[in-house]
Amino acid sequence: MRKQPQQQRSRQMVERIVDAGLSVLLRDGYDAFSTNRVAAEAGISPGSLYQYFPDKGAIVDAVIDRHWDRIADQVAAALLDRLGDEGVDMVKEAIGALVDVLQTNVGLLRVVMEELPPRPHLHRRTALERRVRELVSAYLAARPELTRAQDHERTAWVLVLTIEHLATRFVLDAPTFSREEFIDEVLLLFSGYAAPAAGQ
Amino acid sequence: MRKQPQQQRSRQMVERIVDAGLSVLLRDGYDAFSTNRVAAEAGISPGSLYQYFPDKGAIVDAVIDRHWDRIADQVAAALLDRLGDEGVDMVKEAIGALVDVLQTNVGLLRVVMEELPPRPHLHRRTALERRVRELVSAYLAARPELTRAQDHERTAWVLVLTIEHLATRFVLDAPTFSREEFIDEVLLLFSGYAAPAAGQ
Amino acid sequence: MRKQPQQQRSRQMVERIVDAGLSVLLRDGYDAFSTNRVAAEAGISPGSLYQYFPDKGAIVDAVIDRHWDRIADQVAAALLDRLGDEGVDMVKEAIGALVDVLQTNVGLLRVVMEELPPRPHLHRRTALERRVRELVSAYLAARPELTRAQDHERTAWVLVLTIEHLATRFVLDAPTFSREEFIDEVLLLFSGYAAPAAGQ
Amino acid sequence: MRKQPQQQRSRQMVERIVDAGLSVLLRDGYDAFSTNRVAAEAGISPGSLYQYFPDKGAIVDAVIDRHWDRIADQVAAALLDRLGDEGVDMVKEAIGALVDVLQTNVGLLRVVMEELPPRPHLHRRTALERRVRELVSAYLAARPELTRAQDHERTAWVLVLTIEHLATRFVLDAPTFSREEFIDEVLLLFSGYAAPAAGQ
DNA sequence: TATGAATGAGATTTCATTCAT
DNA sequence: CATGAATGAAATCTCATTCAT
Repeated sequence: MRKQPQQQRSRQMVERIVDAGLSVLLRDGYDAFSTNRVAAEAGISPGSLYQYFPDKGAIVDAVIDRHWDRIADQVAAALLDRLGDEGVDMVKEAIGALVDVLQTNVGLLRVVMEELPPRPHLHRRTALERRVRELVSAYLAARPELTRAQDHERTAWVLVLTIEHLATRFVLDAPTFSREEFIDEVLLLFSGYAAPAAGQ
Repeated sequence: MRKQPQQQRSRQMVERIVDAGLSVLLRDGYDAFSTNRVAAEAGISPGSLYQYFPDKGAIVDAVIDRHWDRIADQVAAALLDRLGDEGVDMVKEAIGALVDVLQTNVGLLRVVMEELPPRPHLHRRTALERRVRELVSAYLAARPELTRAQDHERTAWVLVLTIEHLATRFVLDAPTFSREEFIDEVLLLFSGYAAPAAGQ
Repeated sequence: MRKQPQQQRSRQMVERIVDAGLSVLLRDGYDAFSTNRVAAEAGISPGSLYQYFPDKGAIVDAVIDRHWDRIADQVAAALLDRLGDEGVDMVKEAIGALVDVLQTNVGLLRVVMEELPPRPHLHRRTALERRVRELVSAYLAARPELTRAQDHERTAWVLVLTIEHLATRFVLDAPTFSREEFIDEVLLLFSGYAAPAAGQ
Repeated sequence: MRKQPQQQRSRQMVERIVDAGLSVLLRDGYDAFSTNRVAAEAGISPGSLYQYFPDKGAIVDAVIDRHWDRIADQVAAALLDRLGDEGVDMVKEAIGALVDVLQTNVGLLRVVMEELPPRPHLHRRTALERRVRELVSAYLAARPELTRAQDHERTAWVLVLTIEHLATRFVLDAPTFSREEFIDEVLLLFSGYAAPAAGQ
């Protein structure tokens, strides 16, 4: 009945702390992110933080880790799920899925993109980029008829950076046009760049 | 032949402090950016900082201000200089000029993009983006034959975010391909997206 | 038998700090009153001060608050206790009681009267004066036969300022004459001023 | 024609600095009394202060010295001027003169009594008190018929402290009654205490 | 395990003082 | 003499971290 006490506790506590950290970053910004504040937000004692994290930096890292891998997995999955499909619809749905994944994690996205000093976790961002880039690159290599491009890596670099950034900014800045309009726009960009010109 | 004492002094000191701030941010990162360290790097006493800046935050701001406006102006100028030209060469040269402007300011660019928590000065970035976006938007409106797009604002949003981000990343990450290859690639992206399909 | 931990702790610490503050003011004077010195005198770390006081000023305030209200209460009580008595003995004992109250709190009295810049806490002194003045004024009004004075407020103003100041200076400056001689002297002053001339 | 340049200059400068110090103490209080502020108020450079004063403390001292001796002299003179006169009018005028002297120097009086930490210059106050006390004491000794008191020193101690304090508070606190009413009141106090009882 | 008082190094900032001009 | 930029010691205060309970 009362089993897995500490493990369960730990999991709950880590979660509370990480959630508190996320809230503090969102509410107060990075400069005001202090262990005391995180502890207060989590409703625990400052000392208790150190049962679960070796130091302050580890909490920030955890805030990112907590969801970033999930985002990465979701993005990769969203892509892989569609790679089998044919034609333009595949791309369209992939972009839509990307937007949705980011939308689902706006909080974290905003913290990572707007609050934290990028350097200490830049490698996470680039790791996700590389992961997707390799995926796209491999796909293009496997289906050369889909694109006129020769250097698939370079094409993938451009495509991934562009779409990732546009989707991110669309979610964070919420411009005046709709999700569908956005997707159409990106599709236009994609088609013009990657797809073989009509008649070629 | 005699120098303008205080004005000259002030200018020199502000410059030294701001340069020191830039160095500290680049070398040690944002978390290690302390007034003591900046003073040491500038070769002056901690107290002297406060002859020129009201507080630590003002130094960070100054580090950005110092060059950001100049970058903005250079970017805008690079664009305006080419807007008169005809055809694809115009775009090509505009992109090249953008890359050059960023390349000239890599230090600041890296600090702004990789070291600082974005929030406190996000408005600077977006101000530059908006400025360029309006420029591009107006241009597209004036020369509708250049593009198949209907909503020039939306087109400009996509174009500016994309090109700005790609150029930034190209400069900061120095991928394996050359400046010319990069420009060609972006040109391809641009043409496919913005240019009219008819006649190609 | 187990102690009340935090309440007890807090009380002890506040007491230690306030006592240390008193000592520092007495030993080193107001200009040397620094948080570091107070912490050292209290045998605690500088940071610990801020668990109990929001800033340095609050410590100074506390040093005064700590006992001033008690002094005020004791003075008022000493007066009220004697107000019922009859004749000259009442005044005599009241003055004696006042001297004793001040004597009991010489340390604080000296700090307040000789070390601190008066302005920030002048209101405390005047509050005590007003309190006693009102008491005396009311008493005189109730027993008009005790004095020839018409304007009891003015009489009380003179009496209270005078006796308070004389008693304070007697305690602080310890002149060559004794407590009893002092009391007799003040009694003389009092009788000549406040008491009806008739019948003497 | 252009003579006594530096001496004259010095005198003017010292005066400006001391006046500025007085103003700062009155306007901003002791805690805000800084050399920079005094220099600013005096319209000179911080460095120039040190042409005339060895350190900050000396400026505070000078602020007091500047006028305190004059007050002391005026008080003593006011007394001596009247000592020759006969009867109650002498005392009356002496008290009036004291009030006037203090009234003329309210600014300094307020600074000394309400802004400065008393300790560093307590001896000035007590020196004036002693000076007047000795004067009064000698006078009483010379004219034993004026008082029933035996111990003239003790009588002088009481009288001087009392009258000095009452006059000071009258000037600083401006109570509701007039200068004349105040003098009458003090006269009453004086007569009842020092003067021989009627008929004795 | 959880606590939270205590710590103390270090951060920011002030300001009395100096000194080259 | 006068200046005022520069100094740097020291003051106030914060906060990541520890440890006795």
